[in-house]
Formats: sequence, structure tokens, C-alpha cells
Amino acid sequence: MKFENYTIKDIAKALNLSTSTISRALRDSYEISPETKKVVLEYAEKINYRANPIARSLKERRSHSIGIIVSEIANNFFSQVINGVESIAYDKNFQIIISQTHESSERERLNVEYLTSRGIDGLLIALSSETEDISYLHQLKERGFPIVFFDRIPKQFNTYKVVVNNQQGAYDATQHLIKLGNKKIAHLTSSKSLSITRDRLEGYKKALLANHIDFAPNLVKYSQYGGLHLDEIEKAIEELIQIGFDAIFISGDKLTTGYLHVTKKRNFGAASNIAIAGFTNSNVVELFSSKVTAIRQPAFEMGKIATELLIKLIEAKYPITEFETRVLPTELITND
Amino acid sequence: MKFENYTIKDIAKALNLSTSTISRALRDSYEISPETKKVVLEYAEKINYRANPIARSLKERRSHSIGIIVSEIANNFFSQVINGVESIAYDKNFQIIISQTHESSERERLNVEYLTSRGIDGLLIALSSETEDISYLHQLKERGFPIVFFDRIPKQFNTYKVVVNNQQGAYDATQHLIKLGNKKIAHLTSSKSLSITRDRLEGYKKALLANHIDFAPNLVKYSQYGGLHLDEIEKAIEELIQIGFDAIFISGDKLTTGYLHVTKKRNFGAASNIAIAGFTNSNVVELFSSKVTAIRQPAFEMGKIATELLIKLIEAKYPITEFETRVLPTELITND
DNA sequence: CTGAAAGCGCTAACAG
DNA sequence: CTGTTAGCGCTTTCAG
Repeated sequence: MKFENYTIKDIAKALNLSTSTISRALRDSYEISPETKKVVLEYAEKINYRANPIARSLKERRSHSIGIIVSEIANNFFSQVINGVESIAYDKNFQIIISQTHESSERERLNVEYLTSRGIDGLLIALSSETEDISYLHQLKERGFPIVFFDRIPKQFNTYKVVVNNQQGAYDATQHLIKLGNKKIAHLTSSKSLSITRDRLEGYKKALLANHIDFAPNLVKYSQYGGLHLDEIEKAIEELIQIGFDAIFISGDKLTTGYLHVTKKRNFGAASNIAIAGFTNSNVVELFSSKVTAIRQPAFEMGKIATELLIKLIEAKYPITEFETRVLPTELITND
Repeated sequence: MKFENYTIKDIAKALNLSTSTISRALRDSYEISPETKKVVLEYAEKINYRANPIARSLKERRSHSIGIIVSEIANNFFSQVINGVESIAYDKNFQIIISQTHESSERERLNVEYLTSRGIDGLLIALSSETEDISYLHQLKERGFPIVFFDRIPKQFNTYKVVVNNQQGAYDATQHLIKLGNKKIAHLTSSKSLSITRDRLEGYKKALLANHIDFAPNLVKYSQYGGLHLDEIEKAIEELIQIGFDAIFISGDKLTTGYLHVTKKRNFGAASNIAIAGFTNSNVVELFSSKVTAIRQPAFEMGKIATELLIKLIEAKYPITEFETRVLPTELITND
């Protein structure tokens, strides 16, 4: 079934005017007489005319849409970021197109290709946990395509970035666990290649150091897919149990809930006295039977800022070469 | 900043061929000699050529994209549906464009307009809790635009629909609460205008009837925005507490967690012995300190089926007039 | 087998 | 103030 819309031509024919006059009238051009405008607008209104944005995009080489790539939308943090993005995009009349990588770099690349070829004007992206090579993003950027990174950012990439102070957040969390009297603090984290993994590990180490606790590499467990697959977590926890630990700092939403699931199933953790602190933007942690100290990120805010920066890039008259990285604070939510 | 892609013209010029030959070669047309094809394909590969889908859309009057409208993506059920949609769309080479209503009918209408004018080939939609008038959707459908409803469906609308057996799910949940020995079973539910609200209320009533328990209208509390605003829930619960109840059947994800939040804050519920059963697709209910019996919907499956039906509609050669409503089963997950 | 030309719906010089 | 024309990138008759 094909669904036909009215075109500018239909209006032109009906009113005995040229298409250009219609086009101009609809866009409220100064060159059109008030009377003509009135007639055109009324008729357009009557038939409920909508300009075809596809045609307009082709002509203007601007689609008024931006792409956003995240690993999962079924993730509190990312869905909140998306809401922030939406709030700005909506105001500025940009359509947003959401795409998921499911932590696959292959998928990420395909998505980027698809979105760019599909004519998005710019891209917001948080890298997948699997991603290592982003040369294609560099190329894109070199060719003038606007990209803004958020949350999971690449090491070297000269563009706007928006992150939270992951190191500080991790420091605060670890410090909190230590204050509670714990000494053997495990760290369950995501893929080694992610910026957030590195920064949070750094904060964790610093907190240990500040408290004269030796850093034990075997207490740090990486999970390549950030908790997307439960068996990854299960394995990590089993290893940790072997070693023994009295508190754990977890570096992500899915990892935190994954940890709770596994320990519950194994009847471990809830039973014992393990203190848990984790990065999570879940709004139901307070309801959990295990006490979880949450490090919360201003996700909505991040989405807003990233979008503002992206639109600034898109609408820049001249190439921008000076870029800032916006660093937002995290919040430690203790539950006692 | 404008970002330029290679076009068919560039290839034509480089290879001294016509654009039509390039176009045909790229689409593997039988009219092109194997040698020419090879040359073209290799060159295209080399410069990493991507056809401009905007231009193609304009020509073919098909955008190969579908819209999906939900109330919130930060909702377990909907994000799982979206994943189902994505799984099919990805295979069939359709782009999906997600849009949120935040339970506003105004927003819903604007989104539909935007998406259709933006050239989507079809629409998947779960109505907002505020929506009453959908005449504009009827008009769209009359003009041949493919629409498939899921989850929150309109009363009369001749098209494909995908739902779960809400009545049965509600019946099972209520029955479960009764089996536990409860008699005064409250029902916290969403907006009156939603199909799911009506169906679930019906199932609740039937279960009461089957157990010779009188239906008490004042034990049913509606929440216009389905738990999006916590104060709505707070008010409802306060009223219920006045009346007194020993179990509660809750008709939605946000309502369920909202209920838990409020009762926790009020120090009510968790303390007392209220049994809770609720529709939710959360994968963390097991971690809650309150025991919650979950009625789970096959969300991913729903997304898949709805998308298949939509694509069937889109690709139909002749108008389809016979429509089915697919009804999927719910699953009762008891946590004891 | 290949090319020229028209056209999808819209915008924007350029003329008048 | 309005119309003519060309063109965005691609597909597709129609000719050769």
C-alpha cells in the first residue's frame, strides 16, 4: 500500500500559482504578498498539507535529525540520557534516531554507517564495550561530520565530550566502603577498553592508597560485555569468592543488578555482610533487599549538554577546532 | 559544517561511465556486463560509497523506516518491545524511529504527524494514557497508511493489533492473591481510557466473582498517568489505607515500583503483611525486599509480531481488509 | 550492454 | 511580487 501526501504541486495547481510561489508563501517569504500568503496558507491548512521532509532534506542537505548510539536503551542511565537529548532536540526541532550496539563494535560501525548515509546531521555516541578501533569515526570527523561523545569516550579525539567525574565518583564510593570498616574491597567492572573503566579503576586505586590499603590486582574483575551476559558476572564472582572480600565496588548498572542476582541465586552476599557500592541510575535500588550505595550520574543533564554541543557544531558557520570536555559531578546516595 | 558523501556521479565521472550504468551495476542489474559490474563495485568499495537513502526514498516513495510510539522508553516493558521490533526491522532492513509521548495525547499527535510527514512507511503505536480521540489515526489509515497497535489498543480500529491476554493475566494474579488467603484485594490501575485498564479490571472482577468475593468499587484506584507522577500514586494509596486492604493487584510497571516507593517511605506495606501482585517486566523484582508476584508479558515477542504484521501491511500489493488481533499469554511469576 | 533524459518534491537563483 | 528553470542523488523508461 502506498500512502500519498499532498504536494506543493497540488496546491499550485488548485490555486493557479507556481510551485515556487507556494514554496515561498509557506515559508513566509518576504517576497510574497500578504493576500497570496493568506490564500495559500488557508488552502494548505484545509487539505492538511505537510511538506515532504525527504525532499527538503535532499535539497538542503540537512535532515534536521541527529543520531544517538548507546549500548542498550533498556538501561536506566542511557534511557535517562536519551530523555535529556530529546528535551533539547524537541525544542530545536531536531528528530532523534536511536540506535543500539548491544555492546558490539561491529553493530556500532554498521549503525554509524547507516545513520550517516541516512542523512543525520550529527551524532551522539557512547562507545560500545567491545570497541577498540574508531578510525572510521576519525575519518568521518575529518570530513566535517559533527560528532559528540558522552559517557564512554575515546582517548584521543578532537571534539566535544561530556562525561561525569568518574574518578571522583569511584573514589567516593570506595572511600565510603572503607569508612564502613572494610579492607578487602573487590572491584567488578566493565571492559578494559572503556574510558569509564579506566577512570573508575583509577579512583578506586586512589581511595585505597589514601587509606593505606594495598591494591590487589586479583580483586579487580573485568566483564567484557558490561554485565550483558550473566555468566560473565557469575564467573567473576566465583573467582572473587575464592579469594575472599568484604565489600565490593561495582562499575555499572547491569553489573550491579547482575551481581545481586548471582549472589542471591548462590545464596551468598545477601546472607553474608558484603557492603556494595555501585554506579547505577536505577530508581529502584532503594527497594532492593540488599543495601546498595549508589553512585548516580546526572544522565538527563548529560543528554542535554551533549545535544546542545552537537547542535552548536551542526550549526557552526565555520569549522570549530577548539573543543572542551564537560565534566559533571556524580552523586553518592547512601541508603542508611 | 557540511559533510559531503560520494555520489553515483563521482563514480560515473571517475570511471567514464554514465550514472545510470553505475546505478544499475550497484544494484546488480542483469543488463550490465560482468566486467563493468566488477569495475564499478570495486571502485565503490574503494571509496566506501554509500547510496544516499534520502534520494532513494524520494524516488521510490519508500523510506524503509518505521515509527514506533510508546509512552516511555525508560520502562522495562516498552524497551523490551522495542528490542523485539529492532530484531525484525534489522533483518528486513528497516530503520526504526522511536518516539515518546510521556503519556500526553498532544505529544502523541505531534509525534505521529512528525513521523508520517518525515516519510515513515508505517507506524507501531501503544496509545498514551491520556488519549481519547484518535480520529486523526483513522484518517491516516483511511488514506492507506499502515498502522499496527500493540499493548494499548483502541476499541474500534480495523487493523492489526497485538496484545497479551490482559484479562487472563489479571485473573491469574487476583486468583493467586486469593489463594494466599486474602479477601480484601485492592486494585491500583492506570487511566480509565486504556484498553489494558479495562481488560485487567475485568479479569480482577471475574476472579473475585469466581471466589464469591464481592467487588468493592472503592478498592479500585485509577491513576491517570499510570504512575508517571508519584503523587498520584501516593494519593491513591492513602485512600486505600483509609479503607483497609490485605492484598493489592497492580496494573503496571511504574505503578508497582511507585507503590513500593510510597509504602516504603510511609513505612507501610513492607512492615505489614500486604501481598502484592503486579504487571511488570522488570528483571529486578526478585531483588526487591518486598515479595512481588509478577505478571510478565512477552514483550520482545510482541515487538517482533507487531513488526512482522506492520511490514506485511507495508509490503502488501493490495489493500488488506481482514485483520486479526494477536493475543499472547502472560506468565505469572511467583517468588516463593 | 550502455547512455540520455525525465522525474520524485522541494528550494533558490535569475528573470521579469 | 511572481514565474521559469535548474538541480539535490537516485532510479527508470526509452533509445541506441
